[in-house]
Amino acid sequence: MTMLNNVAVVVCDELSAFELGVLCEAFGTDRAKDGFPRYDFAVCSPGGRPVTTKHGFTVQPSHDLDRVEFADLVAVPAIPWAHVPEEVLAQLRKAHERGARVMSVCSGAFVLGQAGLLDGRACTTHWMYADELQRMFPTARVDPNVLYVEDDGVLTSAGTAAGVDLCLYVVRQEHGSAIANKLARRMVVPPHRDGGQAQFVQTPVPISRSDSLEPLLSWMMEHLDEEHTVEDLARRAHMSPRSFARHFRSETGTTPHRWLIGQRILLAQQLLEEGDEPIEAIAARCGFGSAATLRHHFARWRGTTPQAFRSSFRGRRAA
DNA sequence: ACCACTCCCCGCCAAT
DNA sequence: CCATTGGCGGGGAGTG
Repeated sequence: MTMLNNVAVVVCDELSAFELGVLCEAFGTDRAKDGFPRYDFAVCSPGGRPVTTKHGFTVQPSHDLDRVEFADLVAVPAIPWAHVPEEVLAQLRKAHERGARVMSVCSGAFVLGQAGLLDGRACTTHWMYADELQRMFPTARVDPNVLYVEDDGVLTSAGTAAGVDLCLYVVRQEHGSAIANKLARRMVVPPHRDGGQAQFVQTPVPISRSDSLEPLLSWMMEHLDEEHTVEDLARRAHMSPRSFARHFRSETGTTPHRWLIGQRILLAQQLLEEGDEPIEAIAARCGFGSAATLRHHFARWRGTTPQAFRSSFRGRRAA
């Protein structure tokens, strides 16, 4: 995998500004003086012509579609898919064929579908459109229950805000947890949302409410190395275990134990990237009872072993 | 790769 | 009547 440094966003008429904005914020803002990577970033349209938005103003892109050929990452925000020009679809196909990654936000998945990039692949979109996406592209494996998913260089994400999560996922892969967490902090979004998490959450971007579980979640993050039972956690939240489980799911989209494991894996990943501690020690610091348990979950959640992850991350940095 | 043991999770239902 | 709570049981996942 080559280091990400060139990003192209493809836009057409009736564009949604927020989805474009998410991509601009993540990849098109120069934060180099604060230690962030800088990308060669371009918004492209057919012929470089202005495109309309759904909000009554127009956008003047900086480039035409030829620019897409230089990108390592090609992103498609939400645009109506009915009349996307064939030349756009062709560029997306070419990009994927030469090994660039192709991502979409929200209904942008339909554009990838029309380009044939979803055939046989796991993908997602906003839950409102999931059925329609599945009908239009029968061989796609649409999962309406995740925030984002990557399959063979094709990345799709659910409604608007999940696009932020997908961008952070890409940054985490490319530059590591430290940068990704810092970017999340800068954008004031939670760094801790895994792709497999449910779309149906009460507060996608958790607002601090007095009865929110957020203080408990923060506390758990600070104490990942300790053991936690749901009975324990429920007591801490002043609830019965049953009610706690229900509130936990409605706020986070997952269950207490799965959330814990997800956070532990995230921490383990960061420690593997940054230090040279033995796996055994990392397992202990993350709250896994043994290195074997860490390996077990790492395989399930990341698809590799901790060792392999560490060396591939090192290799990518050196390159 | 397996096994035994524990704990989690979720549908169900009655109580509030 | 509806919404929320919380206890129960069993299938299943995590753990060592």
